[in-house]
Amino acid sequence: MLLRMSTLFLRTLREDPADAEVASHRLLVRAGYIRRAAPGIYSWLPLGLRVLAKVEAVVREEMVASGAQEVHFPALLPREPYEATGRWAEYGPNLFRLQDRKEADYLLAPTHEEMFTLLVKDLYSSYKDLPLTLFQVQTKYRDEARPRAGLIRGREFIMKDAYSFDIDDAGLDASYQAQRDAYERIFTRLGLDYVIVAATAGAMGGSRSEEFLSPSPIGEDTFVRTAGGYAANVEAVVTPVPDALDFADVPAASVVPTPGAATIESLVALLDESHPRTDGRAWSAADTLKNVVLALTHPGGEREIVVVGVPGDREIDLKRAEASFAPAEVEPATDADFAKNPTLVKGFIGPQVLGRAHTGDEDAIRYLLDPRVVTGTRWVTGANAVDAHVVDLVAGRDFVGDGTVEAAEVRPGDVAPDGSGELEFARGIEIGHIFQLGRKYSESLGLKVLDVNGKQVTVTMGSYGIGVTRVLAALAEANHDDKGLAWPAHVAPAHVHVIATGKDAAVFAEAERLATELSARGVEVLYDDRPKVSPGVKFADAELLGVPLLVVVGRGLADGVVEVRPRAGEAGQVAVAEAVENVATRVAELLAD
RNA sequence: CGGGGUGUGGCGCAGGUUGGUAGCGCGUCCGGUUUGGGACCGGAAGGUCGCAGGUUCAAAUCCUGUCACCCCGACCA
Repeated sequence: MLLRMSTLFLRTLREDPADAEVASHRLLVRAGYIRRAAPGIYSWLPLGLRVLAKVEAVVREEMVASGAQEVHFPALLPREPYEATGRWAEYGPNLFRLQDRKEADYLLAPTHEEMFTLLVKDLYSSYKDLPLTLFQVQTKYRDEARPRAGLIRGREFIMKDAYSFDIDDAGLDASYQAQRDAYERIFTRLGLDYVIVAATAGAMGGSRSEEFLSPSPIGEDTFVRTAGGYAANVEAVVTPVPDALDFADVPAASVVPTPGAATIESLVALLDESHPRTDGRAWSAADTLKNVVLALTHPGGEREIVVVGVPGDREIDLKRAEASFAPAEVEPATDADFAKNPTLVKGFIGPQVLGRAHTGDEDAIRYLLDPRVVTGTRWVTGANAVDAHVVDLVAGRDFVGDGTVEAAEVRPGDVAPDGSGELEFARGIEIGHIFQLGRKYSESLGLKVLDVNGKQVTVTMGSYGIGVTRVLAALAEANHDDKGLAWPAHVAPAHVHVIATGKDAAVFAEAERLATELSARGVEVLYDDRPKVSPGVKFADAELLGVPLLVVVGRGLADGVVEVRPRAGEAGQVAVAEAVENVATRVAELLAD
């Protein structure tokens, strides 16, 4: 392959586009790979399209190698299947909806669970047909509230989505593992660092779920990991449960006046003055039990008030709470909520009057506890009356919750649930997400097959996504410097960038020969044959475009040498006669990694 | 949806308070000189100043409304 810059449809930008912040967005636009067409929607130019095709090719090859078969669904879909699974309503404003001339409802698919499920239902009806894994590479549409960072979060993007169909849990486990293995091979081949983290299933439903994150400071996902190998999305971090404590010596709970102490800080300060601890140490926020009122909105629209008890030194992490209460949406309770629930004395809420288990009242407000609040722990907490708190309130003696909930913030230094050490925080770009859907879609869409006994069984499914365009952006994030892009050889738009400098006809003739011969040997060549373009411009463009190997034909030609220079590395001189062989070998080495 | 910001040739920006011929850099086109790190000289094309209304002899500039886009947050397989 030989691309000539003199005719290539390309215009590089000398300055950063004003609307681009992150490196991948800035550089992909500046280098003429993509152009913005609408907010969160991009057009692909020749060089960008070549990179995209290479990323897709790696994904396809490994999917096929894993045993998956490629299909292709429309991006434009009718409403009915999404009605059947409830997602026409559930997906909300993120779904692009439209109507045809007969005013029938359509949507631009954000994902294709329904279509895959229905297709298999159409054609298969026996356990003998399973297991089966299908995939597609398709454009997806989500009307994101705020598209950002170029390709990282677009409203139109390309996704590889795959679905596995199995007769039982063991089969699902095997299919899941096969896809997980394929993902590892894909990201390894692409030369993209990744971390596999435990994840929450979120709106998709299902049980086991893991995300593949490309570590990057501009990533939207926060994850934690330990030196011992634990890794999880913060939303999915499980709090280790401490052992229960003996409370035989703890005095009975007593109410103390705490005028004006409606916040944890003021409470701690006041107690040190009016009610100092007997063990000599000062009160701390961690001694208090903070009861936070949350409003859940269930999928049916029903609003429920719940109270979550967490150690007073921790905030509620709404994202973690949302993950725990999924599919309900979570928000802090409003003043109106408090007005409707006079039991809740804002600033002085205590567990004595809360919870169905504790009060025996089936209509009571649910009270859920942080996992750290185990039997025997003693707390300072609200006395359910203005300006009063209660001390020595013991969990399991004086109150019980209606269960535990992961809603408290996770902090650096917290201990991992598997005992592998303290948690460190990092950010990452979500490039892949795999999960065991189970029977959510097969049930609602009636995907059943006959088992060996001739009985109907509901198929169990897995779902496996890779954000192809986002992977490309993550690659750009991970492979650039202040001068431009620096692609790994496997995805670069070309293997070699040949530039001719100067005006000497002999230089152009030699560069032309090199480009042609390399191309004939299967090397992908981008050849800067533009006449009357100064060397500085050509070098700058080469660095911006990011082809891994640069071959410069210029002043060295008089001495019988050309310069071979890796995008990031030292230049070396190579004799003209050996240049083709030398470069072809180096390209082969780069591709062999 | 909340907060902040910006809309002026293809791109990046100035001008605006103090209303009076629409400007700069880059890019593009023509001619010439250059050619190893974003060259130079001369000439040229290209703009409803986001949109609508208002004030005025006169509006990019002042007033009112509106739309779009960007950033932070909320939201988000």
